[in-house]
Amino acid sequence: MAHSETVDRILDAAEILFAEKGFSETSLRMITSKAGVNLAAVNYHFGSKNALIQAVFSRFLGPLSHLMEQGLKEHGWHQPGAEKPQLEDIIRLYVYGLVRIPTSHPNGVAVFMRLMGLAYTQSQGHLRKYLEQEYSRTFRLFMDLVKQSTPELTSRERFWRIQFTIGSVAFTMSSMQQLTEIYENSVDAKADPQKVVGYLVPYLLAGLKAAPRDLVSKSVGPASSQSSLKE
Amino acid sequence: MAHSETVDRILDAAEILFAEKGFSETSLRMITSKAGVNLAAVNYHFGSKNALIQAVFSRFLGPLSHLMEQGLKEHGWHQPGAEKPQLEDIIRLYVYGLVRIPTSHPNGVAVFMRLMGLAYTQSQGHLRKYLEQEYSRTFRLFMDLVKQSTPELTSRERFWRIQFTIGSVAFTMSSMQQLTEIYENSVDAKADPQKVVGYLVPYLLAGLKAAPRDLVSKSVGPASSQSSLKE
DNA sequence: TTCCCTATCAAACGTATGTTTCAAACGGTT
DNA sequence: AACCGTTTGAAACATACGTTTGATAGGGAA
Repeated sequence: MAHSETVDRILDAAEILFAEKGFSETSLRMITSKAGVNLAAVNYHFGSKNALIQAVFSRFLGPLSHLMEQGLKEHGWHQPGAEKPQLEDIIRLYVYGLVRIPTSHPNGVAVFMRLMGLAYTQSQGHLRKYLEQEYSRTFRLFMDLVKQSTPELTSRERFWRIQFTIGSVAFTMSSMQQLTEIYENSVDAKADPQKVVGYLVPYLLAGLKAAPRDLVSKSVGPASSQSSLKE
Repeated sequence: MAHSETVDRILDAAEILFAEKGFSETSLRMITSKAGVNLAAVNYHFGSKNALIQAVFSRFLGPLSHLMEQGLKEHGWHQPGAEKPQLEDIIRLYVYGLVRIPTSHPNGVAVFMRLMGLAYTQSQGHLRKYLEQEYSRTFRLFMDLVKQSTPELTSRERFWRIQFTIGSVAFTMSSMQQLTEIYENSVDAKADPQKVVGYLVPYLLAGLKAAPRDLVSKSVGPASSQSSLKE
């Protein structure tokens, strides 16, 4: 049950194919043929395709959440009542944590990013449930830290800004591959994750720190004829 | 070929189901049974499932791109050399344009949002190709306006910030439904798209306008052991 | 050796998918 | 009424999927 050679080969192949094509669009036959193992091996070792998907995630989500909680301890933020962290440092810890994930193959960071994006977007019910009950603690830690360092926001506005932030990260990460191709065509060089993250951090910080001045909208306001207001 | 009753019923059902479950996860049988039409009707009227997906998009992407170009003309921004637009107004025009889309049913805005998110995320090759060749003009207009109003950015940094922005919007749109549910559980009220967009605009503006001070990273710097640097 | 547990393999299972077929019904025109 | 292009309908098509089966090895322990 531990880890045979086969198990790892399946996970390696699956994580790449999932990142490339999505979950539903990747068949077990693609995975097993890429891994060079028998078709039945997936169901033998993992039980089902859904279980394989979850296994792919926990393989790096385990180390990642560990890495981040370790980072929190290094800064002494894990204890409530400790010195208030700067938002800037929190964001740096998490975002740079993402690109420090230990991966087996090159481009592993991009693959992982893409998977995280898919996990959010591709509404696989079982995955969402699994990730929530498995890693909600790490996420809640992040939420609390942000809350401490942005006391000026209402909780509703903070909630949504965190979602916007996650969206930027997840989307950019998940399509970094294609985006760098677009950019190469239109300009010149090859952008690597490190550099993109360097652009990302100030952007996110500014957004989270922004003054919420748009609650009453100006010039091009919403004048929808059939706005979907329920009840 | 124009529009029978059947065609609209199929489009209505398809757009809701696609938004709910994604493209691959929605079968033609689900669509036709929800629409109350025969299974063969899809292939008869649209030719294939992929063509149906594209039809769903063009039904509101057509009006939307028209709406936006019209907005540009109202502001006199369509002509090069006209008065420089404020970034704030550009963002408002586009983001509020998204929630002004004319839709048939209530919750239509949310459905459309989710579809746009899926279009970006769920890498359906044919869809990406179709959207690019059909609506790249509208997108390029947006890029040019942003460029005019953010001359202080390098073109590389501007490119990535626009991607971050799209990421925020697309991600939030695509998971707004689930997110509002999460928020309802943890707090109280029902968030409608209008209000979320009200939160979104200042966030995006601040991000785009931020000073790019993080090019040399501080405290929690990237010290990756195996960062994926190709060549 | 014999035994047993684990892992691999080829093959088949049942089901669901997108698409096609062909006959029947419809609706306007002559 | 008779005709014809367009649209519906039920059924079948071939294919792909996730999963299961049962036979076949492998490799220590007795």
